[in-house]
Amino acid sequence: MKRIAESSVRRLSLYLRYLEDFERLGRATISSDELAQCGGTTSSQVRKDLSLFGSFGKRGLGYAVPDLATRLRAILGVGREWRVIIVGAGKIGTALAQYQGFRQHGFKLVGLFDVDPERIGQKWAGVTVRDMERFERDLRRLRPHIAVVTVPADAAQAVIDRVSNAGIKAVLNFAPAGVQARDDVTVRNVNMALELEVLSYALIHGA
Amino acid sequence: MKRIAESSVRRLSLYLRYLEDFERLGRATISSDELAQCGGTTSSQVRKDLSLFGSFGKRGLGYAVPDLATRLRAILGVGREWRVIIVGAGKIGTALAQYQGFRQHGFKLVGLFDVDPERIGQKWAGVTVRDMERFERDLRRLRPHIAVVTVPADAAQAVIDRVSNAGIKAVLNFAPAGVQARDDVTVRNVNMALELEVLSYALIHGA
DNA sequence: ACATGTGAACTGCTTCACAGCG
DNA sequence: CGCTGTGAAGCAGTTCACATGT
Repeated sequence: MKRIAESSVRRLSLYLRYLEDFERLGRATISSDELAQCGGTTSSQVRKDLSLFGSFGKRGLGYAVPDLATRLRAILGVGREWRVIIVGAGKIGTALAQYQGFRQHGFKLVGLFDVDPERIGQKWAGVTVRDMERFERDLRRLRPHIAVVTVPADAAQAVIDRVSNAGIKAVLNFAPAGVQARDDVTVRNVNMALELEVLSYALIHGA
Repeated sequence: MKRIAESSVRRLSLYLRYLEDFERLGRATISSDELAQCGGTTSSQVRKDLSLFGSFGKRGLGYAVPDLATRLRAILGVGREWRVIIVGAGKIGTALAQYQGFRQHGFKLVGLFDVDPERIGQKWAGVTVRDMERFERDLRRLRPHIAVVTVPADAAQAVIDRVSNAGIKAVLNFAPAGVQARDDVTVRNVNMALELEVLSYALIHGA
C-alpha cells in the first residue's frame, strides 16, 4: 500500500470520532462537507483522505455512517485489543493509567513500571507497579504492543532503548526530550513544554 | 514579519532545549550540523529555520551557544512570565498543575477551576481550585494569557467559548474533542486517543 | 578550509474543478 | 440534480548546491 501522510491519518482519526457521535445519534448518512465542518477542514480534503483507502461513498448521497465508521476502525486498527504498558508511575503516568478513554478505544493497560521502591507495588486502575529490574522478564509474559513513556527527560533515552530492544514497535513519549530510535520503531512525542512555547510564540507574533 | 510555518516554530523550540543543555556544559559554539543531529533533522533545515529570523552565525565557525539561546528565547517568548490557568481539576489537570517543567520555562500557574464541589477548595501546587461559577469575575483579576483545558470532551466547547469571551488568546486543549474557536484565538490540541490511533495505524501498516 | 546564508529545484500535501454516477 | 472520486494545478515546506564571509 502506498505511503499515507501522517496528517491524513490524524484526520481520519478525527473523522472517526465524529462518525461515532453521529452513529450514536442514529444518523444514516453524512456528506464530505459535513465531516469537513466538524474537523475544521474542506470537503475536498475529506474525500481525498478517504479515497486513499477506497471508494466508500455513494455519489449524490454521501457516506453511510455505520459503514464508514467500520471501515475507518479497520484502517486505524481501532477495536483490536492493543496491549499497552506505561513506564514511569509518577504524576502523569498514573493519571494516564486512570484515563478512561484509554480502554474505551481498545487500548488495554497490561503493565506499569517504575524504579522508585516507594511506587513499586502500588496499584493503579487494577494494575500493580512493577520494578524496572524485572522489566525484560515481565515483558516476555505481558507481550505489549505499545509503550507509553512518562519518565524524567534524562531517563527517557535509556528507557526507549530497553523498550525497543524488547521488541516493542510503537512508543508514545511524554518525556520532554528528543529521543532517537531504530526506524522500525514508531515514536510519537507529546511535549507539553513545546506546545506551550508554540502558544507563547503565537501570543507574541499574532495568531 | 512573514508568516512562519508551525513546523519551524516546533523545531526552534527543540533547538532551544538542546542549546540550554550545551549552555549548561559551557560549550561556546555549535554548528548547524550538530544541532541537526540532536533534533533529528538536517543542517540545511536548521540554517533555514534560523535564517527566518536573522543571521545569527559566523561563517566557518558556527553559532555562539549563549547568544543563539538568548535569541531563540526572545523569538519564542520563553523567559517572559506567562500567566496560565487550568480549567478542569481532574486527574490530568492536577497532574499538569504539579508538573515542574511548567514553571521552569516561565509559565506560572495562577488559577485552577472546576465545577465539582468536591474539588473546589482543594489546593494543588499552592493554587486553590475555584468554582467555575466565578470564572469570569476571577479572570478579571488573574488576567491569564493561556488557558489549559482538561475537562471532559462534552464540556470542552463551552469552556473554550467562555475562555475566548474572557479575552484569552491561547488555549491548550487536552479534551478529546475537535473544538472551534474564533481565529484570533490560537488553540492547540493534545489528544492522547488520537496519538494512540496513529500508533495503532503504524503497527498495522508498518512503521 | 570551513560553515553559514540563500536562491533554485524538488517533493509532497492541499485545493481546484469537473467528469462520473446514483 | 447532488455529491463523490480524481487528475491537474497550486502552494508550502524541504533539500540542494554554491556563493559568501571569516
